[in-house]
Amino acid sequence: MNDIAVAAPERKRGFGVKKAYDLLRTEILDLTLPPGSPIDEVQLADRLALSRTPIREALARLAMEGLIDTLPNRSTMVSNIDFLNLPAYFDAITLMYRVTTRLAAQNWRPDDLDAIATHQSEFSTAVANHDALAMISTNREFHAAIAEAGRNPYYTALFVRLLDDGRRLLRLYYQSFNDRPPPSVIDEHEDIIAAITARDIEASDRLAKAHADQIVRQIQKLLSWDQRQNIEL
Amino acid sequence: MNDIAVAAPERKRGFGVKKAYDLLRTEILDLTLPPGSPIDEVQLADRLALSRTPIREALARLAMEGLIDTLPNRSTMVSNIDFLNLPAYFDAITLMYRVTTRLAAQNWRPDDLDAIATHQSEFSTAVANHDALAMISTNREFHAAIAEAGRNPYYTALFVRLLDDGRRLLRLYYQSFNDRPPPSVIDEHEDIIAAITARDIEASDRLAKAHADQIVRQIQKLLSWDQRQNIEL
DNA sequence: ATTATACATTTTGTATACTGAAAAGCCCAG
DNA sequence: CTGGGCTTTTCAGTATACAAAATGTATAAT
Repeated sequence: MNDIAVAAPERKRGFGVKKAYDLLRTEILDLTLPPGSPIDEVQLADRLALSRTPIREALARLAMEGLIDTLPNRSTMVSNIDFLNLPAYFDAITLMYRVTTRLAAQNWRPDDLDAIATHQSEFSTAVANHDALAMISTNREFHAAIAEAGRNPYYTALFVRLLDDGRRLLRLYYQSFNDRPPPSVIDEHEDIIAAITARDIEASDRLAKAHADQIVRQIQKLLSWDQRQNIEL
Repeated sequence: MNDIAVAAPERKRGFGVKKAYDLLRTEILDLTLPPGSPIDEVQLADRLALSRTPIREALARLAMEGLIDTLPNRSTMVSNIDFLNLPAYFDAITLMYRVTTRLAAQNWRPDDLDAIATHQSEFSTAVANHDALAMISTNREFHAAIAEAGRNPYYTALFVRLLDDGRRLLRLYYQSFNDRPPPSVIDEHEDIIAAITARDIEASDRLAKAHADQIVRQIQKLLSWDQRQNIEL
């Protein structure tokens, strides 16, 4: 049916689902596929030069993650950002910042500190380059590495999920600074690293909370700006 | 093709995946399928009188939940209970007990109290009947209802997941009391309800923590008993 | 006897084909 | 026009068919 799409002859077995899953996931989180976009299985299938079967398995996974909504027997679409539950989101992510950072201070092993430091330097680079997308992903990796060091997979899973869900919001955050976040962010990261390294649990907690609060406040400010339109009455 | 498999003529379309998913999920959590059991797609397919396609979609979902592990191009099996991470589990579930109960005290609406009360009375009935399985599920519903009243879907999702993961452990807990949990459990539930109703956040937190601690301590006691064998040296 | 290699079997991943449910189009009566 | 019932079309859900891994087995070579 489709003589085009010849490009990829390398057909390694077992990577179809992953390919579809990864692609869709990043496109959804990057807002390339905005919330509400319908997802056409057939179209996707020939875009990826796959059949519908692996696509559907990928969609099943995404549905479990809540990234897509699927109406029975009818179309499936990218799920909406739940702006009504933003307070819940902020509450949860703040708690996860705190808990994971605390636990990191308590449970880290030498390897963890290396990983954290690496991600922090990548983050600095991204900031230096004013590359918002890179900032978001390196920031995520930075905090994910801290969570890993805390060694509680349940917290890590929730935290990572929140960070990913928040990618759509975080983009707003960085845009608000014109892709130049306040230098304080880097310092805050450094302070957190220091507190973790010193195994100072209380300080880690406090700094993590401050860090979270800073981000949350900024986003709230943004959103409230958006909401307040000066309408003449 | 297949003249046998007559049993289920009611072939409502769109319920195949759900059927497979629900069945596997409960069997895994009930330990009917013990950790490590291999899962044979073909066998499952004819057991449910379905083709492999819906089975595989169900498996994809379960894999996302971490209930099954799947090696690429190799067999898939029921994932193990991660006994190494039991401390992490206890830590997380205790925190979720606290947070959800706090939030419930803060955010409940009249409907919520009804739901909670209903589940509590169902739980009492289960206790009266010495029905461990019913206790586990009604207890889950009770705490899930509290979490719902807290209105933070992120916490609720994690908490419910922890409670479900813990079904395998909770069975141990109730068995330890010979399916007659200490009457204190019911009283603790009642106290929690009272604190929530009174919108007493601090008390809710304290009681939830005490409740969690009680369960955790009991399970820890059980596990340590198991480990200590009196070997003569 | 042990290892290596070829063949067969099992099983997973993917493609294609079929079916039915719901939306969209259509027709005609009011 | 307009809205209720009918037909058509479309697409989600399922079944089946096929292909590539991986594993097991038997036989040959050392």
